[in-house]
Amino acid sequence: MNNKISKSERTKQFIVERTAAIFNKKGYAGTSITDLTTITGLTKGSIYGNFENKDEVALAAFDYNFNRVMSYLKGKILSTENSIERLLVYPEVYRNFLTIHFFKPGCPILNTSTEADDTHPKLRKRSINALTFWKTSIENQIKRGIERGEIKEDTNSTEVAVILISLIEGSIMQAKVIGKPTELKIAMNFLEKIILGLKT
Amino acid sequence: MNNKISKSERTKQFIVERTAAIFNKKGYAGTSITDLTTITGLTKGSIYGNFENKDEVALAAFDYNFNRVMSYLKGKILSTENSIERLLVYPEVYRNFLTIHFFKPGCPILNTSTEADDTHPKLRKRSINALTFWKTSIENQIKRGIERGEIKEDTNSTEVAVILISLIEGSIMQAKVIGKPTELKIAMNFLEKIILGLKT
DNA sequence: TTTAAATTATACCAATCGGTATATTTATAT
DNA sequence: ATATAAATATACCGATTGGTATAATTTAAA
Repeated sequence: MNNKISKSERTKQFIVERTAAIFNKKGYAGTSITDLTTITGLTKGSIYGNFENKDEVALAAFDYNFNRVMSYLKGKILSTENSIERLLVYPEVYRNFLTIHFFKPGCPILNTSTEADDTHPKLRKRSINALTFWKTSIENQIKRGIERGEIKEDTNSTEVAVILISLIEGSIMQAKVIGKPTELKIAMNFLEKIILGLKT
Repeated sequence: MNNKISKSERTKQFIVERTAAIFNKKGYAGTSITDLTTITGLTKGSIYGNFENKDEVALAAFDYNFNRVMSYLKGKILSTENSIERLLVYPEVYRNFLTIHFFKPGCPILNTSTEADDTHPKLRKRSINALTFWKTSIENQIKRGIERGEIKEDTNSTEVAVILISLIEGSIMQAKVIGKPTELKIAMNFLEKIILGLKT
């Protein structure tokens, strides 16, 4: 059968789903192959039969983690009426980001970027791509808002995107390490005000 | 002689100074004892003769790194006239933060926090203390500015501190991984505007 | 200058690291 | 049902991990 996905493809997917969380939590250097076999219940043979090496698993895990954030956001964004509401999804979602079970270990872009920027070129590349994708999609949301007349014409989309991402990632770092959501809430309240200030 | 520091204390200091950078660059898990012997030119015996274990070196290295950021900022802050100028030191310094040779591997609080929050309780504790110290000192700067009549009375010092830190750390993460200062400059320009808006 | 103490170097430890060759099991097409 | 291929388990590899016991050396006090 050609329409059915092969066993190996299913196992590959299974390995990624199971290991994604531990890579986000412990980082690349901090996660061992034994961690992967433990959490999947599989053996080394099975892991290495489906992935070339640790790198490949880590890269797939990062893609999975990033994808999961993006589709979570996308789901919330699709149910909105106008550009301002769409942008407001960010502070709304990230205000409680660390209470979402899957994201308790934090933002995968933040975690991977800070570890990989000086140590792991391949993971770094993925982080850059993820960041660029996210930033561009925010910029496009703003540009569309301007076209629709919902956002002020003189709004600098790049500037807003950078500030939005900075406030989110910077406050996640604080809330995460301290273990309380206070800083995240303060920053998201502020971001909300900024976004409302873009309204025509 | 009692007023002279012992050889071991000098060596301890030497080890910390030499290894601080590599810990900030590669992280705790990514740095090996061999890395430490290589960069110091000393042997394991010397390292373990002066420190109980890898943990102790890492903790001392973090303290050193954080201290270095703080004294760099302090030096710039002391040469200012009023509260607004003092706050403006932050965007001014961080705009070019990644060009300062010692901080090329990034902000030690950001790097250590994101790695240690879920993996290393002792380093996590240090990160929390560092972050709290920094935040409190910003809050105090603002409170003093209000007392002096240089900053608007209704300014929420905690809110400003959290936003300042978020913008700095969030944009460092972006600039660092991408390898260009663009995002850092955008965020620091914005932070500058926020601070100027606090003026009475 | 001798001696005791502090410091550093050498050589080693078991455990774990990422990775692989091969044997065994499981799935699939005929 | 059987042959073949795909997937997984087992057992191993050399290298490296953090750490230690002890020997050699350096430092500082008497």
